Amino acid sequence: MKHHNEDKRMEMVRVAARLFRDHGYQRTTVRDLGDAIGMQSGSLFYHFRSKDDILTAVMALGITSTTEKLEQALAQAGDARARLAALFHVHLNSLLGDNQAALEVMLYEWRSVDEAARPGLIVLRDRYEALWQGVLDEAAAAGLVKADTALLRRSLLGSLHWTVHWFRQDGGLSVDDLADRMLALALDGQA
Amino acid sequence: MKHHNEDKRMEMVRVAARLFRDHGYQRTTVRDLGDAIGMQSGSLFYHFRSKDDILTAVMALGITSTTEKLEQALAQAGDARARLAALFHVHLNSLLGDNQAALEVMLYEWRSVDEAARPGLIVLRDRYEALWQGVLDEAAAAGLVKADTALLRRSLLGSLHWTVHWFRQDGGLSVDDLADRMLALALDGQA
DNA sequence: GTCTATAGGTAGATAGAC
DNA sequence: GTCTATCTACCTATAGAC
Repeated sequence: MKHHNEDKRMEMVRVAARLFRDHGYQRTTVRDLGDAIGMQSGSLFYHFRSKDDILTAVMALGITSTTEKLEQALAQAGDARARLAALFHVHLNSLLGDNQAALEVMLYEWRSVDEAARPGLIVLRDRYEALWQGVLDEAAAAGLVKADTALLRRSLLGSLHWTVHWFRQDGGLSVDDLADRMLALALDGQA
Repeated sequence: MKHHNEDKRMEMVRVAARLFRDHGYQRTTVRDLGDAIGMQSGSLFYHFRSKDDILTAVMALGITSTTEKLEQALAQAGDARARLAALFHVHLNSLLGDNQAALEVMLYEWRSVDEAARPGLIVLRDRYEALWQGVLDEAAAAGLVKADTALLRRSLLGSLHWTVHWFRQDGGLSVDDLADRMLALALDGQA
């Protein structure tokens, strides 16, 4: 049983995610991580082989937790329109919701990832995007969106990712409101 | 007359843009910059006060040159449809075209910019986005796109920015072809 | 498991010769 | 203007005590 260790490790990853998101991977030192976690920098290396290893763990957490949430939401959604809406709501809540820094790190610190760790993360990302592709194909068949779904997937994900650069929680618009309005923009020729 | 100095400085900025785009600002050392430009790292500091100063110059170049190209294209475009198309073509060519690294740096290294330099860059960015907003409002009035143009502007810019993460020149699709297909996705309810 | 202490390396920036 | 040489600071990671 390494249950206790796993919990601690997960907590460390969550703290690291927030620091990496707020200050960037390179600018965040192992001393910063130690301070935020509550231990000396040297002690980190009992739990992780390297700083790079922590970044990989942050990214894996971000993409897998978002994928799991999307799978759950899709299992409950009824028609193609509801499944389409789920894509927007889950993605934006993972990206902009409280304590959801891990997905943002996945999107914007890719260049810092060790080459050896990339293939594994790409598999996780492709699984998430495959969920998107399936729902978009259903929506196109139902006439909700245009038929060029492969490019539409990339366009929509780009639109959603970019929200981290301009959306502010205190602006009077909730994350779910934003999701609805961005969904409305994506619907083709509907009121 | 400091004409000669300006040319040299511009050339250094262009080289720096490519390195910052390819390896990131933090990972690019002043020694890397010196090697690529053809001088010793210490000599850089005759032309720029700091490494941060070089980053600011790269970003200013990226956004101003794109704004100028867009102004020229809009001056020649006839109707609302042509002006809308110009937004996509100019932006993607600045982002993905040969030797156009500066705009990408502007988009993805914002966190590394010195606080004191941000206001000036924000002015430049706002001027560019104001051009976008005007054209989108015209297009909405003509029934080409949906009426929520402020959110549409942010969504479309996000879609276009994201192309740097997946588009490859050698994939058989040209930058202008991509611009046309992304424009088609943005048109509301048209064939 | 976490601490202290530090090794070993590299970063941005400066000084003065030419 | 560019060079050589170097200063000072900081980084990741390790070693060994507890």
